[in-house]
Amino acid sequence: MLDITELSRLSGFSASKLRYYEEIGLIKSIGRRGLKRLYEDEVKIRISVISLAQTASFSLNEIKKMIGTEGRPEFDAATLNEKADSIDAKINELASLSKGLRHIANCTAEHHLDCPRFQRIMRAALIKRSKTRRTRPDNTVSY
Amino acid sequence: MLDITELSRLSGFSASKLRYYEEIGLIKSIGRRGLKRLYEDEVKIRISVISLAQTASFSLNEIKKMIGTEGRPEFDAATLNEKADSIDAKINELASLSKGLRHIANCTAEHHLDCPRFQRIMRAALIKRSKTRRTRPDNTVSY
DNA sequence: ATACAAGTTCAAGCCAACTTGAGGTCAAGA
DNA sequence: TCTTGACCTCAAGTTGGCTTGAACTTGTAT
Repeated sequence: MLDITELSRLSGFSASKLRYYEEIGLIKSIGRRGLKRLYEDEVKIRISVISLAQTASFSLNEIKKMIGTEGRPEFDAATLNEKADSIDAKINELASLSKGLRHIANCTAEHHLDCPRFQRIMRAALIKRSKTRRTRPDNTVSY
Repeated sequence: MLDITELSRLSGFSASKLRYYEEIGLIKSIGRRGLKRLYEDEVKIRISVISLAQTASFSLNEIKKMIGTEGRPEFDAATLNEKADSIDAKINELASLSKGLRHIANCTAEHHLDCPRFQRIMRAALIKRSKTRRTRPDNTVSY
């Protein structure tokens, strides 16, 4: 059993954020001591997942659909695999961006946006993107 | 020379978004035909970079610092390498999350948050995170 | 019994990143 | 020349994800 302060310290999430997550049904407290919320240990793994999923740019709504408050999945295997695919695509883009940044860190060109090697790296990332996605979401570039 | 509609079509960014980016100095138009903005081809590579950097969760402000309007870097090599490092750390987390999602897609356990294998994967991701980061940012979990 | 620290609620506020809407302007074709 | 439609500006609105503040309630320590 944890109170909100302990959970906050352990998770690095502010107490207000934890209350907010509870309010929107992402986590739940198992009871109260007086007014004070009490949390089960299980909530820690939920918070880990939430944290990771946010890193992967899932909205709180999507996360809720994935892990639900009751621990029931709302996504079928196909949907989960699709999410995993889109994460993998993102990983590839990030790898390119990282490579690009490391390049311009060492590149002697005045204007790194003009550096042909940098441009090649960026283009490569976008080519992958257009290959791996079916439809064109808002943020997509494909020349 | 592109007008905003062409650029919008090519980039997948709405015209209003392009105008907004120009307003905050992320891109620039090279002139006007009457009222209508005209863009150089160079702007396409800028948009590519913006798009990728957003995928990596950089704010528009950070992106602006990185690529500036005038094509001048505002970041030094060390900072750029640090950014690249943090992207690489994120890549590791995403890989874990993807693995976790693929696992629960095929996992027969009722409540996947209770699945020991899933928990192990999530914990591994968090361990990596706490190892790769110096300070504890808001979103960080480390049990 | 009383005080206090640590929690609580609820409404309002805040920031980033856009979008929307109302009303204006211009270049090109009929 | 006149219309049309694509673009323009500028202010205001929207959404997601929290934080903040004011006023309230408790279990524990004195």
